[in-house]
Amino acid sequence: MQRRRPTDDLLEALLDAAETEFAARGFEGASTRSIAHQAGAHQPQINYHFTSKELLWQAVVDRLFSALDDAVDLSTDASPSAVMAEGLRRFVEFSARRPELNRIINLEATRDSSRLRWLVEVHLRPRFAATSGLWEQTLAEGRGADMSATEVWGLLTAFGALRFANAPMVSMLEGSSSLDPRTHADRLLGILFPEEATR
Amino acid sequence: MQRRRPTDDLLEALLDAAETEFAARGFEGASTRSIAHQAGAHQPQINYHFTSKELLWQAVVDRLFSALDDAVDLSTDASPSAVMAEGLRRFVEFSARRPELNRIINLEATRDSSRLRWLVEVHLRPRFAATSGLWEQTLAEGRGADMSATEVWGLLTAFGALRFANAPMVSMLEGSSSLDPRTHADRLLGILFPEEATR
DNA sequence: GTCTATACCGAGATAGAC
DNA sequence: GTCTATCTCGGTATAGAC
Repeated sequence: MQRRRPTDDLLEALLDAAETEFAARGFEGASTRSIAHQAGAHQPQINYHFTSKELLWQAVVDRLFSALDDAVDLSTDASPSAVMAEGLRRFVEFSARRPELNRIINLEATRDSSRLRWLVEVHLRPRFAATSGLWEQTLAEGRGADMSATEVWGLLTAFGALRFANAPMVSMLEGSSSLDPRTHADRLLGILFPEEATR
Repeated sequence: MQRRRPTDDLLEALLDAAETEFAARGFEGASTRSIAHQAGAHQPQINYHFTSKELLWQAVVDRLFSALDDAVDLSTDASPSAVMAEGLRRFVEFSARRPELNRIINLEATRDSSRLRWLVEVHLRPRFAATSGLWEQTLAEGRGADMSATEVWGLLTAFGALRFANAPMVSMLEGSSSLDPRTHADRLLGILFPEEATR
């Protein structure tokens, strides 16, 4: 006799499956049928619980960013440059552990759409602003490379995360040499804080 | 009375439209109907001329890489480091001018598939090998930053190209500040060749 | 809340007249 | 080579019994 699974568990299972599928195949490529099947549910339950495929996608993205915040946020009174450095390190580690976030972002980023607009306005813009502010403070502190906040953001999302987002391609190309996230973060910090060239 | 369009023109028009669509929506998201329509043709002509959607996609990728080679290849007897630097510069400029190539690569890179395998074996592996060899020579020459060829490749594809591949997102986030490719290439060269820190 | 059945649509591919 | 008509399949969403 099978116990009825609590609703919250089903929602989590659907979100887990959707996260994987959206990250692997993109919004259009993913199928709600196969997401439901992977979660041990039936396809109409997705519409029942999330109303539409698009809202399911938003729920997945919300959950990913909230996991990112948990992983990165640090309440400390350290100096801006120290907060920046530690935040970068955690971002790289999160991107390696949970590549789905950057996959989904990159999959949407190539074309204007309502989904992309939502992603930028709700999630990216505030984080971009916070990161920029922190970098400005770092510069004011007299540390960090001679780069604008925009360039730092670009380096962070490109160099820091792309390798893990594109892991299937990278491992096909390089063999399973699987770069250690810590080493990768060190490399990024070496570029952003060249003065501390020790290591 | 409408003259019949030469076959080659139709093939080019179909490839143009397919390039845009595949780069914007990914393989699964793109529709052969809309590609044909954009090229002023009918959907069955795609199957007639290219046999299948997958082979159309391959033809698009072949054409893009061949444009890249035209843009980057330099037969010169300059030193490896000079060839490397100039090649990087041209790669960045090509990526800005023709973002479709890196879009298509990134869209496929997040999941193992027969398309990704074909892309890696036919196009990426030889270019990765050539770039690595050139970087090794650069290092032997006593120039270049202390990075492995793999790291250089990663920096190149990530920092050099992603910004342009993700242009719709970037301009949404930063306004139409549209970074100049030359400046961007300078920044990349500054990281790879730190000794020449003049500029 | 769950599950079956199904409506409805758009996809890629193919047949066959021209 | 082109174009219309159509086959078949898989997609999302919905209706309605349980």
